[in-house]
Amino acid sequence: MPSVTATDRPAQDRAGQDGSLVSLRIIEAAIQQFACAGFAGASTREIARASGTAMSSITYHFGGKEGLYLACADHVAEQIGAVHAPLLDQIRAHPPADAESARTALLALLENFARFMLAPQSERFSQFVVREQQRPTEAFERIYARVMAPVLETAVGLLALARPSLDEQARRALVLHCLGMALVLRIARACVARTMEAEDIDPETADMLIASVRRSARTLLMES
Amino acid sequence: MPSVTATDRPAQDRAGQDGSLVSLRIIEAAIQQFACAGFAGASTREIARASGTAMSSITYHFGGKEGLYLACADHVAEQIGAVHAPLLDQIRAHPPADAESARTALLALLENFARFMLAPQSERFSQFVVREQQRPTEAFERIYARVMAPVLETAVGLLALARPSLDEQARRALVLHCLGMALVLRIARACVARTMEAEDIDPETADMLIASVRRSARTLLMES
DNA sequence: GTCTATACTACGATAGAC
DNA sequence: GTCTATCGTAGTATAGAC
Repeated sequence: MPSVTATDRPAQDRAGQDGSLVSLRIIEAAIQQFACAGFAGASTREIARASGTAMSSITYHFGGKEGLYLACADHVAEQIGAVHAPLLDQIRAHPPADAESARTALLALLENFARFMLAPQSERFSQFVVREQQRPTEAFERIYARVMAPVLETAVGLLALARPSLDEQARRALVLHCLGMALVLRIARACVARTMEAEDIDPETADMLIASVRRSARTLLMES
Repeated sequence: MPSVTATDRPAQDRAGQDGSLVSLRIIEAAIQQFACAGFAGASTREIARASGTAMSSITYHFGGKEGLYLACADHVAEQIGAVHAPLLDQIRAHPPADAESARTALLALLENFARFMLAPQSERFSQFVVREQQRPTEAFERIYARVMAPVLETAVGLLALARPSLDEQARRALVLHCLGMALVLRIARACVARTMEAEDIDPETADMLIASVRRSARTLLMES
């Protein structure tokens, strides 16, 4: 616990360096709780206990429950953003010039997203976002701007190359359908597991589902 | 301690006839609250106030907050079930015999579902189910058995006719993808509205999205 | 910066009048 | 059956010691 630093902006800038920093431990415990129980259902007492600190640390670092929630949103946006950033950067660095390479880039983006939807470690991030989408607050704006907008707009742009005959609205709708095919794997996970006749989704089933999403998406991305 | 007799459904048989019956008014207010704020976030005080009765009526009719929640799940299942029942009955009464009519039936089922996802009056039902799927409880079992299983299994059966070359697992995955295309319209509504560049989804945009789902699904349901 | 202790509010449950 | 009144608990926020 370093104590010689200035008191303005308490340790905010060091959050990325030290995994055991209190404010980061609080955020990680909080995301877990918010994802499980929602904003109202999560309790700051429980979050403090789970992160091994006092409840008043939350007030100190984040100003209160609301501030903690927004900090969680930023953290979630950063984490999810990091998953997609390499691919997005690569696409921006080498923009596809023909329909087939645009399709390839789009499918890579989608597969990346689908794999994230099925990854167990992404469960709490996904649940956090899903809850936020049901009743969007300021937190949604942050996540949308940081993660969703870049992915969606990149995808729409790629689709303009892959399926030039579609008009803009139809392209945007098609991007949403493709994302929906991946999204359902997380949102309706309980349904997916039952439909696939598995107790929970094992790695083989996950691979099969991802391959299936890819196949279906590829079909939709071809000019008919 | 409350006796278990509180659960033997007083006046339940009149629920369908009298819209102003207290227990029904409570359930409708409760679904609204549970959908908005989740189980933990909803307060029985607020539900009682919104339904114009005393808090203790909830104890009397449902045994407590938990019992009220389960009653809401049953009500939601009944309402959503009613939306799909006519189509399911029709399909069962006249089972399609060839691939093309199976496709037609499947598309009708999907369009019905997509339209429900976009209907404003279904918002609270959808939100209730979405929340429940994130962390399934007994309530999910009831909704799944009453609504989801019949729709999903009917769809899988139809797809066996529409795309006989696929194996069972691939067919089940494909059904989930198609539902995902419709589901995303509700789950990620905030994203959908932004992507379609609308403040909220107006009727014209909704029709366009539904037509697009139908078109994409039709493509996926054709033998390649 | 982190802790303990406490103030204050809102919750769900319940008892008892009618 | 529905109401009012009240109990005990758990919530957030805050003050102040160290």
